[in-house]
Amino acid sequence: MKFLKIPAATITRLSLYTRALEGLIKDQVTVVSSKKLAELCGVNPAQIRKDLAYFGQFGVRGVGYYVKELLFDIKKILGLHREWNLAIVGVGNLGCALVAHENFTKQGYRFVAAFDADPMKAGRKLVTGLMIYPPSDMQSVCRDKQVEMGVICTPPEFAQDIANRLVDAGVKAILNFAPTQIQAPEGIKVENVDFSVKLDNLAYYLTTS
Amino acid sequence: MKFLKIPAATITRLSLYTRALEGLIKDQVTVVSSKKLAELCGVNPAQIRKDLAYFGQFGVRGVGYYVKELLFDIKKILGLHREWNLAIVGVGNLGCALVAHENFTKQGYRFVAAFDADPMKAGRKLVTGLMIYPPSDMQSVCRDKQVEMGVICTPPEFAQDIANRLVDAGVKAILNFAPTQIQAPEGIKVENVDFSVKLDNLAYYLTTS
DNA sequence: TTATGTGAACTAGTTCACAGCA
DNA sequence: TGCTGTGAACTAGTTCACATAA
Repeated sequence: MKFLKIPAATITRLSLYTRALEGLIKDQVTVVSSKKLAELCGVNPAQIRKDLAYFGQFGVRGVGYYVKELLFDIKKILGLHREWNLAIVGVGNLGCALVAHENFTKQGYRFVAAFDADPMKAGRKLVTGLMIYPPSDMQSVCRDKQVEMGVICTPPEFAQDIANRLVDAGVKAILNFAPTQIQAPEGIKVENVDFSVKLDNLAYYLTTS
Repeated sequence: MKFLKIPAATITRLSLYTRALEGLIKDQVTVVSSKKLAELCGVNPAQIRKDLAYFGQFGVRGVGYYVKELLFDIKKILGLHREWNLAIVGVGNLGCALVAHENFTKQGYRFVAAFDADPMKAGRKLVTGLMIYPPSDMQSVCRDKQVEMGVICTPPEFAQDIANRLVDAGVKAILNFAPTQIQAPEGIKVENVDFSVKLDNLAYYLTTS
């Protein structure tokens, strides 16, 4: 079934399922039905079964899913059974907050490099001890530290240039916090974290309803 | 046409269009075709025309759209012709970064209140001068400052409780940065900004491709 | 009996293709 | 002629409903 095209939404939901499952483990729950898990995640039970069906059969009919096993399997699917090396570009307020954010490390994402165009910052270290390099060092540092994902926290006008540099440095996945659309060549995955868009959604909702 | 159910994705794209249009204004461009705008936003031209058609007719056949007018109209649709009062809950690294973030204020979003459960923080002021209150004051402060949107930046285990308090305080829209699914009653809009999910998407991409 | 796994039915969202108008 | 506005065709994604298996 792996050859089927898997909806992007399915991957996003798998990520949600891992959280719910981790919560269940904390509560000592060992078995869960798609119905129960669906409630926790706010989705349809059939949706969960469909999502999982893309990758195999993980449940026991008449019983449900073994929580620990399912969590392990989903993490494996998502590639969360290993650690990932990240680089942050732009260590302003937001960038620093992200590096310090425990949710990254807890999940196996490690910041191994930092970059900033500000000559006052480049050459210094973050509070975490992480060295800040100028963007001109991106290629060598990224290869050296084996950076696999780049996180862009620069002002929007520099985001595209930084993305290009990251791609040149061999980075294949980019998480973009700058409020702008980034163009990247085939084979490079860009995800946008765009809270101004989310706020605009809220504004629209409050305006119409 | 206003009575038609409008896809959530349409609203999100409208937000993207405003950015592109602001860029065009900066570049002194006065007229733009759906084709050109589509290129800038990375979408299909028909998509743009469809999106706009939900709200009326904004273009001139054979010509295109007048940039300034269209931007004004879209902002009006989204409710961005006015300011919005926000409260931040949880002023850790991320919360502070968000309050300081210029992109909010530039777009008409104003933080008018801050809350934190930490007794070391409550009673103090943020660097911006914003007073930090304990969560117990939420109801009175939110009504007093006319808070319309709440931004949750607490650890995930407190997010639901904070959401409940915000709702009790009359807040109808919530932007949730905590990596957990929040339940809210009918009539309350919750948007999630979930970068761990986005990272997991990248991990999946790098793992499979 | 219970809950998974899955084809079929349905729903939503996108793109096409062209009529209509400046 | 050129580009918008929009019904129709298409594509993707979700939910239903039930056969299947513990």
